[in-house]
Parts: sequence; C-alpha cells; structure tokens
Amino acid sequence: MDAAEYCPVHDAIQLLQGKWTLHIVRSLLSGPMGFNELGRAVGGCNPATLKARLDYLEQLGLVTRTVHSFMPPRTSYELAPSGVDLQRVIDAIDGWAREHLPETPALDESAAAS
Amino acid sequence: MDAAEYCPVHDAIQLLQGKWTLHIVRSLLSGPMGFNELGRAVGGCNPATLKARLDYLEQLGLVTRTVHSFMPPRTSYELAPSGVDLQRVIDAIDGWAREHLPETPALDESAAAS
DNA sequence: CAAAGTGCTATACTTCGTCAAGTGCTAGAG
DNA sequence: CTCTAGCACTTGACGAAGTATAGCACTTTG
Repeated sequence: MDAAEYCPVHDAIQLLQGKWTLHIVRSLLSGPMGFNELGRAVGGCNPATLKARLDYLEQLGLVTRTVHSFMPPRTSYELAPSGVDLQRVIDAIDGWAREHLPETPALDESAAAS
Repeated sequence: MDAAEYCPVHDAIQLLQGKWTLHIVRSLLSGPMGFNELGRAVGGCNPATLKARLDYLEQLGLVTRTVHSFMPPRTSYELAPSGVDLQRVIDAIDGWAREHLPETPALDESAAAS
C-alpha cells in the first residue's frame, strides 16, 4: 500500500521527471533567456511543451517570467532562488555522468557532436 | 549555441527523465528486490513500464538482474556500482526538496501563495 | 483444493509530447 | 515603402509513451 512513505523526494522526482524540465533548468542556469532562445538552448523542444513546462515551473516558483514589452513581444525567463538551488542537483547529475557515462551515444539524435 | 555541444549531463538528464526511472533507482537504493516487490516499492508502476525501465537500466549497466530460479520465478534486481553512485543525485534532490518543497501534499495546480 | 504470490507478457486504452503551421506585431534589409 | 525575419505564443492533428487489466506457468500457504 504505502511502499513509499510520504517524503519530499517523491514529489521532487515527480517534478523533475517531466520531459524537458531538467534541460530547461540547466539551460536557464546560464542566465535569463527569451522564449525561443531558451527553446534553442534546450535543444529541440517544441513551443507547446516548452510553454507547458515553463508555466509549471513558474507556478511552482522556480522560474520568473518577466514581460518587457507586449509588442514587439519581449519576454525573459529567469530562475528564481529556489530554481537556482537546483544547481546542486544538476551538479550531482553532472558529476555522476562524468564518472559513469564516458561516451554513450546510444541515446538518440544529436548528430551535432564534435 | 550551448546544449548543442556534447556533454554528459545532457545524456544523464535524458536517462533520468523517464517516468519512473528515478523512483526505481531510489527504491533500489534500499537493497535488492524482486520484480513485483520493486513495483510496489515504487508505488503504482505497471509491469510493462517497470520492465521497460529495468531493461533500459540493465542495458546501461546501472542495475543487475539475477535469476535465481526459472520456476518458480525468482529474480532480483540490484543496483550496480554505477547505479549506487546515483545516491548522490537522489541525495541532492532530497536536499533540494527538503528546502524548497516543505509540504506539498498534492502538486497539481494549487497556486502556492507562500 | 483454492487463493495468493512469483516474474513477466499481451492487449486495449488514455494521456503526454511532438510537429507543422499560423497569429499579431515590429525592426531591419533592400 | 515593401519584404523578410524574428518574437512569443496558440492550435490541432498525430504518434509515442505510459496505464490498466488480464493472463500464463508454477509454488507456497491456508
């Protein structure tokens, strides 16, 4: 029944397992970005999903959306403090990846390597 | 620009963003488990998805599948060393969650006014 | 014996993410 | 001035990913 007593990790995992969530956070760690710019930085996320993730992350208070002008459209997405703290997680993943994923091209596309 | 350049983090994120992957690893950190046992520990993952994730993780060398007997079926899944190292990641997530997700019993669209 | 549990597969179904295109607008090139 | 390119999205069809449920071959437990 329980199998997993309630703990915040569960929620966090639930949060982070979204398709592009981690990629978005990671890209955003480099600094604020516009919508399309972020989309390109993330590397091939379509606007629909990107918007969905962004909305979710904003609602959770991890990112901040700032509209500079409605017309011409100018918006920037930025990590809120709680979002910046995800750096630790990204960092841990990074460390793990560097240790255990030397070169695993067995994932999918990304032919732009090297 | 970035994100196009090959980096292990990208792959790692790709790996970990699967629906139940992190949950599985987390459950497996407590020790080896059987298939159904693991399924229950993870908390509501159907066998098809579970098998898919397990196969993927095994193929990547993160978990080890040991068949003790064919009939009656007795199998145990265990984290390989590289899988155990994911403890760090889970840990980071845990730390973050405890700091920034104090108590969110239902994380759907509840506007946390904070 | 019947019920429950083991690991796992098969089928049908739903939800999520994706692709391609389009919207309203404006800044810069020609 | 016109024409293209870019911005931040939105929409709607489509396919993949994940889900529910049932079942197999077999043992253990009641």
